[in-house]
Amino acid sequence: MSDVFPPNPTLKDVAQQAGCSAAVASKVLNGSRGNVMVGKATAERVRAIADRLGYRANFAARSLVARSTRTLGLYIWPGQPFANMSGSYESAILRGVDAVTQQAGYDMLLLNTAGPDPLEHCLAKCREGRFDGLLVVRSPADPQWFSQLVRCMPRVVAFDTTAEAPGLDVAMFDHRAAARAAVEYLAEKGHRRIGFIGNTRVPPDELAVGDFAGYERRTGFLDAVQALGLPHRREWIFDYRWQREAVDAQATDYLQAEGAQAVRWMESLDEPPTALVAGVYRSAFGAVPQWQQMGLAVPGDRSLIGLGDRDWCAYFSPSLTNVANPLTEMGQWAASRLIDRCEQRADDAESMRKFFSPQVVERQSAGPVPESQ
Amino acid sequence: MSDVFPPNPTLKDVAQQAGCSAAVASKVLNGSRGNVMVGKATAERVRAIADRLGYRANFAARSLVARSTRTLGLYIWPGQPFANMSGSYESAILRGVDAVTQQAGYDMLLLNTAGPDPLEHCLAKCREGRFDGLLVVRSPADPQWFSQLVRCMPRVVAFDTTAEAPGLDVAMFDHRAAARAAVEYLAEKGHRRIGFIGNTRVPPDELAVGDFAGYERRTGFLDAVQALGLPHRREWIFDYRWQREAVDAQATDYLQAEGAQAVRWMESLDEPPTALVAGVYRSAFGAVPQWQQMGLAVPGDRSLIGLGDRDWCAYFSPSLTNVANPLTEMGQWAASRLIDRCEQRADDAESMRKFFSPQVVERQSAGPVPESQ
DNA sequence: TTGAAAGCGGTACCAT
DNA sequence: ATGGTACCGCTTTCAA
Repeated sequence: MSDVFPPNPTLKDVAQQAGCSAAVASKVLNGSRGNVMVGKATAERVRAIADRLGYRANFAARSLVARSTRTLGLYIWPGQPFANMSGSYESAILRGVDAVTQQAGYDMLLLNTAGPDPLEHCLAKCREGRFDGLLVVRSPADPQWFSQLVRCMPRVVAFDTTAEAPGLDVAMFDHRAAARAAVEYLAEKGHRRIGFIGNTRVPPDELAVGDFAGYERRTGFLDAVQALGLPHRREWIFDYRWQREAVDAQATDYLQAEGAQAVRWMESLDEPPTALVAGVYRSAFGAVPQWQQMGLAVPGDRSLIGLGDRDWCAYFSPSLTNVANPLTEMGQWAASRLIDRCEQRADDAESMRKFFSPQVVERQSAGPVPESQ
Repeated sequence: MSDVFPPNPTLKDVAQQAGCSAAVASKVLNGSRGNVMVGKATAERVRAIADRLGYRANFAARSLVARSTRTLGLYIWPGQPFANMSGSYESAILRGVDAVTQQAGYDMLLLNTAGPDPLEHCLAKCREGRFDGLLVVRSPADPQWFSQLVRCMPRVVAFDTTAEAPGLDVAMFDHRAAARAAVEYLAEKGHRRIGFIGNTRVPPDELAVGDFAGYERRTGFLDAVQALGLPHRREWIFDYRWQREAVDAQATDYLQAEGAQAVRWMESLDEPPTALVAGVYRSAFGAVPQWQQMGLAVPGDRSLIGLGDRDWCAYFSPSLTNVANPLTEMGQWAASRLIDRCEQRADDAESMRKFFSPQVVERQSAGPVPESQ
């Protein structure tokens, strides 16, 4: 390889120059735990030499014998639309992960997810022993996979999956609570006719299987409507059933298109809802302009609250009232839980599932119900 | 460690069960290049066993002897405000890096940047031999450091630094071109009185040293104003000199506050500019509302164009016209250049510096000059 | 075509 | 307090 450059010095080099054995140098420089005692003078000498040479323990050699890497793997399953190392969702989680790993002196390895079989690829990487624990973001739906996974990599924390496996911890969104909070917020503002923008990718009856999050959100919505004694009509839930226009489900602006479609549908009803809950906040980017185009003001004539949130929703006009999941906090929890287990502060065998409560971020897209209604 | 779990099988395990030597198994499973020939039957047998056991070569052992890791390091210098693994700037670059590394089958290691001396920490990590090449984002100002760096890690690609060192490649923003493009855009819209929101963190005379990007942008602005024969007044460049109110330079909304301040300053002049170039696009979030609060419409009465861009600037109201740097494209270039060098497709000794042209993203914050002016 | 052995750069144990 | 030695899991060379 780079033989033209002076190679980094090895422990042997340092020991030789310091006139001592490798074991001694190892003790002084790398704090190895063998029962070796070192004299003060020798230690000084070794340290001085090492400093001059710029010695640093080779990582591969050290982790080969230590069987520990002080590194966490991060796997972002590429099977979902938008799944992406640099997406805003991943970024928010990473922010929390990063803060904790930095603090604990861990590094992060971003797993390559290319190739024909990304899930198998991940298992393979786990068997290479490059990291002590794995974070799984954008969990694949297949619970089987997690069972396989924990067999190669016993320390895993995943996000938002129903899968269970020994040694698998999960940070869960509380989708139902988020939807409930949204409905309650609108009801407090006086709205009674409240609709929901669902998911047109999956037929309603397959929702629980194909889109767990979507199912939970819709269920939470229905629960809240019922609990509050609000009126309900099937058509107020925009989903697969009412879809009239085809949209490319893989397109970047899919949710935006869906939002606009939903608004057109609702406004075609004889009693349109005065407020909508957007199952995914991004629908707002389609829904709000569609209303405005129809001469309806937001807020004023219509209100909208979205599930999920990003900082820049504040810049939209009107700024978007959303129910935010504490992504960063979840990232923190996931990382510290993983590190605790790597350092045996937590029992490896027992699995944890923690729910994180969403919170309403009050901005301007949801206002009081219009007088005339 | 995790001795309760069945440890991953080693090459020896496979060889033993297959009834052959490790050398043979290594050849079959890991394609080692030693001059070992293997019979078809043996190969089959080995492969079958390996498959059944879920064998995968231990990474540490392999890279210890191979002296190669197929991994790139990513170092985000934490010395700048906003520098952050999950910031939108870093994300955009990462998007490009990721695409290329995935394609080439490389992994990425995010370097921990904590500790009292992050720069030294990075050098240390480079000496550990954990990655074959290093990407430096948010380059520190100190050119000395890069000289040290290339001595531990001969393959480095950095972003936007004036530093030079053997083996250091740099992806450069063309700040001057960006500022020029901004001025030209406004001039084409008929504006003649054009101002600039500079940087109040650094006194103008120390700008070249303390804030290279800011210096270049201001210089580009001045060049363009002169080249186009536009009028110019010192007060139209808002910077350190005209700052009246103290702002916390470390605060998240620093640039926003600066933008609002700049507008108050400009509008207090007897001949305020009709359009401003925001040295950093984020200033718009302070500048535009300040104008609106003063009863001035944007666009209409005032126009603004920012340097730098993010997707969600489209959601601001009015949507922001900016000059965008091709961050993702730069990330791609950086990664492929680095990988080329790791795989000896590019000469390690020669350094490259590539400039990337910015491009105007036309949206709505910059309009024609008002009639009355 | 194959096996045995040396060595990559460390750590740990056992003598001394 | 220190040096020698075996070994972590893999690759490579050399001898058979």
